Amino acid sequence: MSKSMEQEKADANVSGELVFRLFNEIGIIAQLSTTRFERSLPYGMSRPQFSILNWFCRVDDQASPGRLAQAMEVTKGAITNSLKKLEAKNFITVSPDENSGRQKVVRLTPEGRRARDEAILCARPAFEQISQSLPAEALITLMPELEKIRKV
Amino acid sequence: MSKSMEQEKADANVSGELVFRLFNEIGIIAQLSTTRFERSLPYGMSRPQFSILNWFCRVDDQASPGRLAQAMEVTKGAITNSLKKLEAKNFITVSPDENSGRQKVVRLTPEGRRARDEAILCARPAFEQISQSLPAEALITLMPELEKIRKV
DNA sequence: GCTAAATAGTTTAAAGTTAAACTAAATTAG
DNA sequence: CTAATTTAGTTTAACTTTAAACTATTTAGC
Repeated sequence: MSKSMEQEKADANVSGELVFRLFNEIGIIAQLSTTRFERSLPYGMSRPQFSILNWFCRVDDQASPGRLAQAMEVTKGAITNSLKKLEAKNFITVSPDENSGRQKVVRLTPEGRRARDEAILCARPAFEQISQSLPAEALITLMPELEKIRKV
Repeated sequence: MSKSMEQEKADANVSGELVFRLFNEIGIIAQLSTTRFERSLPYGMSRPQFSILNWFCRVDDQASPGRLAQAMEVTKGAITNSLKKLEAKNFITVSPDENSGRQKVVRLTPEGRRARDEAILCARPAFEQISQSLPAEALITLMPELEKIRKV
């Protein structure tokens, strides 16, 4: 084995270790932030439920369950579950798709939009507390990197 | 309200929104990376189980369940659960603490150490694939930022 | 010393997730 | 046009996590 190949392998090992630590760190942050965030949400809303309402406000005003599953990057089963909860709270409506017998159309209700706005207000203090301890520029540099990681 | 106060509030709003997007991104990455990582692990090991074995190899060769819970930043109940699984696989031993009737001492077994090393080998390809698509320096700058976030 | 409070771990219930099996509808091939 | 395949959603089982209740032990206060 040549020197450069050995070096390459060592680099890969170091890199692999780094990537693991990165994901470990991300996992812990996700766990902690999710539980703290959910505690601040109104109506017993969960993070996934909020994410769905937020998606409707930010991306499109209607979607099929499958499209939501892709957007949230969770399984279809998870979406079925979340949609049931949201429908029970009257935050969304689920109706059959006129153009396709096997698809459904999910839409935000006015209550759903209000609940989302309220959720943002409720969660703001927690987030602001964090953003005070973190330089905004750090966040701005972080985001694109994380998006890149997610896409990989 | 003075101009500067309005500005401050606007900044806070923008920041709050940014922090939310950050955590959302982190949540999705954590979910995706955990499921992919676990699929590559041997012995039906889960990410938390691996993390515990890895902690023993990197930090200390013995610990109480409570110390592990703090280190992993999960509840005591979660640790109780993980330790049972690891003990059933003979990767750790759990014994009463001689100095304290209510604490326990958890130790890595030789099999546990081997399983951890093997897990790293199994997961390496997945991590290397990712680290090839990501510049190593990016990871190195990312890590301290994430640690800071976790501590907040 | 003895009682009260704090601490360590376990257990239970409620949630949420994945993966896989399943139903029903739409496409594609032949 | 019919049969096979693919696609959309739901359901189920297995698992993990948190939060809270509970047991047992240790430490503090008086």
